[in-house]
Amino acid sequence: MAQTDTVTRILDTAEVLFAERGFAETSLRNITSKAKVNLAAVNYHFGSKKALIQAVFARYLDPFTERFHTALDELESEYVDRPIPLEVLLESMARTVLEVPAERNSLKVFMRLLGLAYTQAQGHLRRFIQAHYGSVFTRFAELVRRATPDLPDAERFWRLHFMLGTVIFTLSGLDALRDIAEKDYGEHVSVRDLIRRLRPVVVAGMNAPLPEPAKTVS
Amino acid sequence: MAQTDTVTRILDTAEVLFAERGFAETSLRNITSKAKVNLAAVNYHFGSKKALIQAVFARYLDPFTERFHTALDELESEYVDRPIPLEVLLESMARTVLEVPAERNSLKVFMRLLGLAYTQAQGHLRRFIQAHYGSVFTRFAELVRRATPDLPDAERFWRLHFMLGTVIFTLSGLDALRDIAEKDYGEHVSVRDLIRRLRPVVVAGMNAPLPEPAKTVS
DNA sequence: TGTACATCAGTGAACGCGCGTTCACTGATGTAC
DNA sequence: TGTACATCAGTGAACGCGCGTTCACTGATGTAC
Repeated sequence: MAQTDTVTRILDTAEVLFAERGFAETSLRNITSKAKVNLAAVNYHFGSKKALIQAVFARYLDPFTERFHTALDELESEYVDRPIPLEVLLESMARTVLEVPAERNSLKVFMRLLGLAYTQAQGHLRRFIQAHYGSVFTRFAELVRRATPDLPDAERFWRLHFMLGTVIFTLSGLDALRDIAEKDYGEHVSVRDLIRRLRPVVVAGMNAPLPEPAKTVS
Repeated sequence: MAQTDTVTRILDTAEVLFAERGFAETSLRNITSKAKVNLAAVNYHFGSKKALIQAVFARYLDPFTERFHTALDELESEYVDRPIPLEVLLESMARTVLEVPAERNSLKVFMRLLGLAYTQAQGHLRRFIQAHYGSVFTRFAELVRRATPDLPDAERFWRLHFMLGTVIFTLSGLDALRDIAEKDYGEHVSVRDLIRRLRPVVVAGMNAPLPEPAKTVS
């Protein structure tokens, strides 16, 4: 057991266990015993369970935001004075998402975590993510705005979240869905394959005709 | 405190608290103290916390499946020997979803629960739902199959789940999203309003062009 | 080169606490004869 | 009509358990003089 090895082992194990069972259902004892590390080491290195959860996110999100900013920089210098097409923006995001955790098989793990962050009580987590990584989302949303000039702002807001829901739900429930799909259609699906299937659906969803206006003011 | 009143109070309170904080984060003490009911009453009436969780779902899903079967019966007798259009199927489902909890404001609560059921460890819950309510989903999926004959089976399977993700994610994260939307666009959105916005997006997503075939076999 | 001290990763055991569950019990209502 | 018993909703207190956190401690390594 080398020096900072302990920190990495804790993060690796926590990441997997959190994704499998949620935050509340995963105890520090679960993590430390599976990581073959002393129970007190979590509080020694991270301070608290809450801080450990945030560290798990930071380890994924820090490189992601950095790369995504770079990718958007490149696109903006390529498309000077004209809007970047929606397909290109989505493609760039998908590529970044896929690149980051290439070394580990942690994309599904991370998506599950992201879903939990939205869904579960853990208000501190949503605030943490918003505070640290909100700016890259804002930048992306602004580029989407230019790519879809005919969409009313509120409509675009909702559609972006509809699509976020599709992606997070699908990738975070991946194992269960994959099992069913494989059993019923004898087809093995990879994450890349899923993203290939997602693309036309997301584009069509964003470009869908506007809803009929509300009948009455509620 | 009348006789079976206790059972109802427990269910009402548990439903709200589970949706707010998740299953593991909600203790029986939380529920019983808020419901002004004795702690032991949960185990007396339901047997265990697990059984209470399932009872919360059953109270919503039982009337839902009954009404949805009836609605599908009516559609099938109207569209004899020809497929029911996708829009009509979705419309029927949306109407049923909206009708069932009309007395309470529990649609968002229930969607949150459904999202948790998919996301959270609680394997027993997914199995319970599948076992008790899988048949109505199967029936619906078969009707969707007839409505979209050009879609390969696997593609339809994935798209249905993409759309399920959109709906569950949006309606279960409703409060947070609604806050942002209201702040940014000064617009109050009701659930009916959201469903109005969802409809064209879902239809367009289901009818999106097929994805380009995979480059290589992975 | 040698000694004293500081720093730091890691440890083992214990802390108090809130958890789900159990159990013996109460008191009201229904049923049998 | 009256008595004995059964049933049932609900109660209060305690059970053992696993939790996150704390704390005094160890032993290795680095630093000052």
